[in-house]
Amino acid sequence: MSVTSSVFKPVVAADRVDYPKLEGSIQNWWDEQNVRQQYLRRNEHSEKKFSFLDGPITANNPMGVHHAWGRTYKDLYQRFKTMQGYRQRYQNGFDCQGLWVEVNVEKDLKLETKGDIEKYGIAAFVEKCKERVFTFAKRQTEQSIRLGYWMDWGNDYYTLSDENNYTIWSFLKKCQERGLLYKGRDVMPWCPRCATGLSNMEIEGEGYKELTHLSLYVRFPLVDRPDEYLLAWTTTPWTLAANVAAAVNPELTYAKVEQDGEYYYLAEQLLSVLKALKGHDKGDYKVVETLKGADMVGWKYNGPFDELPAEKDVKHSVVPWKEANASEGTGIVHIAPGCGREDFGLSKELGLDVVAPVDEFGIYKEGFDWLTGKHTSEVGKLVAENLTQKGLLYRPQNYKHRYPTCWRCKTELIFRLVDEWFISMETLRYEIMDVVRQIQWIPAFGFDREMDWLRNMDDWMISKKRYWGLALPIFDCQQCGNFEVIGNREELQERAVAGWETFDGHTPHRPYVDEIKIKCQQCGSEVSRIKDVGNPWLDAGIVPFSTLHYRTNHEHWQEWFSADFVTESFPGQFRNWFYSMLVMSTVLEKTAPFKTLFGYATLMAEDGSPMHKSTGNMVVFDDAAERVGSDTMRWLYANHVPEQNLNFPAIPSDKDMQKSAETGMPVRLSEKWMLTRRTLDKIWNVYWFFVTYANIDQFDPTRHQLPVARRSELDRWIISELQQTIQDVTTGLEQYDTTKPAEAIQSFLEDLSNWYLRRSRERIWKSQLDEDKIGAYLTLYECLTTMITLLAPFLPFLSEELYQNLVRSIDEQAPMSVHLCDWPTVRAEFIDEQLTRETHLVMRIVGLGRAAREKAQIRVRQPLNALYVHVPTGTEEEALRRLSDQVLEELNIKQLELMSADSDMLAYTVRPQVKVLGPKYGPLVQKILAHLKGLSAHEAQEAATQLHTTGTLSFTVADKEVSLSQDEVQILATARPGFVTAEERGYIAALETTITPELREEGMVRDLIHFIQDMRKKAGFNIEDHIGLALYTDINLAQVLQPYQQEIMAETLALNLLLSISQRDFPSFEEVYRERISPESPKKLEGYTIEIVLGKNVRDGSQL
RNA sequence: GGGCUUUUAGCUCAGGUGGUUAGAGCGCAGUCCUGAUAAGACUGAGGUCCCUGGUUCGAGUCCAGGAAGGCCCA
Repeated sequence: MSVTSSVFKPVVAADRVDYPKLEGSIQNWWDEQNVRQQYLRRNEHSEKKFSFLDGPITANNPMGVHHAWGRTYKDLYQRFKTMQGYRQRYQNGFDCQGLWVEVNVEKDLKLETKGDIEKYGIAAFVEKCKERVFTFAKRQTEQSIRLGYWMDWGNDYYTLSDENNYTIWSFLKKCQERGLLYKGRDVMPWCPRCATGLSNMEIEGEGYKELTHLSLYVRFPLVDRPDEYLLAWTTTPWTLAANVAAAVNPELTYAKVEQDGEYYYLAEQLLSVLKALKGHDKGDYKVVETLKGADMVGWKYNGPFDELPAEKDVKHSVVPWKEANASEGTGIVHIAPGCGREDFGLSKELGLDVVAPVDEFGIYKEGFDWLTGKHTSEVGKLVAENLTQKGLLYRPQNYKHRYPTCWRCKTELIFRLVDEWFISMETLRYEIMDVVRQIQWIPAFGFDREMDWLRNMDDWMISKKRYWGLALPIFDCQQCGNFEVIGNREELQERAVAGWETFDGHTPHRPYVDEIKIKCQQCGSEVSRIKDVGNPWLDAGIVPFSTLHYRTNHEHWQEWFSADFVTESFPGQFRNWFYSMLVMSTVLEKTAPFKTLFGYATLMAEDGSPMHKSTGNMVVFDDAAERVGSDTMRWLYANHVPEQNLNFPAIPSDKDMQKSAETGMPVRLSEKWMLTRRTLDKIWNVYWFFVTYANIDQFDPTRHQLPVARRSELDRWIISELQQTIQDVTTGLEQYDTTKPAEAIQSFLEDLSNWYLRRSRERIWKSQLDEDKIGAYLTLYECLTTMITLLAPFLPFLSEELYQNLVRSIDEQAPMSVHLCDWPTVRAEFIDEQLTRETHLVMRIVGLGRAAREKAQIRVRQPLNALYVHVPTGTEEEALRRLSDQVLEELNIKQLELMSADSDMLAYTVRPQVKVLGPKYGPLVQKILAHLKGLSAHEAQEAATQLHTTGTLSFTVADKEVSLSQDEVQILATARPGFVTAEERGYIAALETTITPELREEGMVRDLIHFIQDMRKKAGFNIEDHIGLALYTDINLAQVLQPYQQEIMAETLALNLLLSISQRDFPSFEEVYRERISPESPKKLEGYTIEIVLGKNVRDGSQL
């Protein structure tokens, strides 16, 4: 028989599926059919809505696999909500402005400094920045589509848009109105290459590098104390030229030591430094006296660079500072308020002089004599030499420490006194905290992280002295010191007294916006915009407003604000996107910009190390998609606990890909990837099984119906499990958890393929299409189609492939894509808990039976006569009596006997129920436990009998009469030694191992059938092909096989069977395959020899 | 120095409200089953639940202190 026409498209075996290729063809089909567009419109008239707000992806490079992680969540939840009928916006966002884009454009144009940029022309430079952003936005869109990310592509928001920028202006205006905005003079971390300050959001984490610097121990000669010196230590020699004070901790004990006739002061605890630095040129030292830091305060000393004009008027003295400590250095801290954060703070507190030595490029200004014109990074040694000449250097020493670098260009930062613009957090932080409390944080510790950040957050520095970014709408009057903030384009036009014509027609970016001049409202002078651009987190933080047209369409904004859901990688975002959104939303509306925040951790390389381009362990997204497949990648993400870092397994190498191309086989994945891929393969296997057999039977599910109530117990069980799975997946996703749903699906798949399908084989294998077989097909079909609907948000490609073949190919009325289907609902009436319990009981007993066979070393193909089973409860006994067939069939055993409580195969132990006994008996519990544990096997048996007959177990312990009820102590049956048994918590299976001659023959026949099946496959027959069969053997085996001929033929689809003891008998078919089984061959049939011949084109259908 | 987080089998991780026999997957060793075959089942080896102290009849679980790693902030 051959299949003339298929109901379903025939399916290749799971090991031949090329998933990435399959994904490509499905993508093409989606594109041709405009499926995504239909998906986007599906719920446009729905009452329910789900407001997702996309955190903008930086459009500066191709996206990586770490973006794919986040985008998998974004896509998955939006798809889920779509299937549930929620109206959505599906808007993707691109982050466009900021230094990171500038840095790349500079590289492309080979520009080194800000001077180069200005020579190149700001207008042209800004244009290049825009170009770069659009280029990568396009690229990222293509990549996202490859991931199966369905957004309203083309309707994206860009943070460079006028709307975005002007909405930030209105925010800043509001800040000014509330008095939150100010110009601050402070020492900031500063990148001398980028010539801009960095906000403290920018220098943490990756910014720090382990670096070695020249550190100096310097002698500060004390005034009026001849030959006495303060010993100070610094890791930044260039700052010595700006020294104004030396700080000591007033609480700390300092020592005055004598060495080579000179006296030094330093912290007592750090005297070891002197030893460590001794060297040949220094003599021994001895402590002359000790004193408190407080005693030294006020002492005058001569600064190390008093000869410089800039230091001329500075009076150096010892000042008190709580932060000075004895953890390193000398306990005496060199203070240069123009070059250090804390130093500057101290100077404000104590009214110290401030010397700011370098310009924006880190070059010494006028007034520093020989240092003027030199760069901070080149003067370390020169300073050391100069100090040596002046006799002020005690010792130089190389010092390794963590030092901040520019997070974009890796240049070492310096600290520099600058004018920058800030938003004050003094009172705002508490308002934001109130807003943070309104938000659901997943994981919950996100709340604590954000609160911690808010508690510690300094004022937000929003200005940056660069070119490409938000033009800060601040007009700072140089005449009278008044500053004004412009809130929108119209206001700008109104206030402009010059430059509007030049600006008009351009986006609000540099340089055109710089042309505008306004009139100072206070003094009437003409005022220019400050040249600074904005911190890029302003750009991202405003999107809950700008993307919803807060300024221009308030109603629309109200409809979608606040977002139901946002998700990003949390390390970092607490101080970046989450933070900036919170600040802006608190200022503008005093309310939370999103209701639920879902954060996930960091993606690492396979070995747990950070993924970096430079270390070569970077996985390129496109490679991952093409070598492993998007669905597999998505499944990896969905299965991962989000709050833990994810180690991304290595993908197949170029070599692997080449090999795959040569052999034509799908590329082999690593063991780690297979952990993930196996689920897809299992789904495919079940799918293959269904399609293959349904085609053989010409089974079209639309043409058959059978109420669930009329189906078999097995069918009803798996349908019940399916309902439970729908329930678990739905609940999990509603709580923004993918791991439990993924687990639920996997566990259902195990039940379906390992138990349901195994148990259904016989039903489907039999020839006639009766009600039982129809029930099996329908059940399997329903399980498959429901499961792929549940999987659609997780595995959009695979689920579509299966849907098209399983559903659309036979039902034109069905939605054209699985992604246009409704989310499955639970049919509570199909949940049968008793049946679930009973099926699990059967599985458990079968497991024990297999274990017993293992112990007896009797393979399952060898039939056995009896299995003796004990279960703990009467209900289970009753169930097992009903379900014994399933157990026996699985285990290949003839009969199942229940062992009663008094069976001589059983022994007993007593098991106290501590949870009940504990509260009742208190301290006595441990004694009772000891007593019961000490019972001999015989005593335990008696105790069991006593409890069975009287209902209580009484004994004396610690002079107290104890009487335990059946609730308090459980009797557990165990197997008595001497039988081949397996047991588990009161469940016991014992095997009758006698193999009678009849059983032995049956076993041999089963072996033989198995061998023939194997040969069919080797000979290349299809599953449904009929064959001719000839068996040549000796008289003994022939006699054994004689009665089983019908069975052999039926099982192997043989049309005829020649069983002969003479090779001279020829079969009436064309021989295809021949194999000899003998004691010498790898396959064995006890001691017999038999030659098996398989053939086709059977001439005579009648048997011998 | 402060906040958050982690520490359980060789590896990756589960282990509501405390209950005496701490689990899973992978890996390893062995066996079985198989016309789902890169699959599946079973068995086995493998544990000081990071350490110390406390609360309790009873602590992987609660409390305190400490150690180590990660993230964040000073």
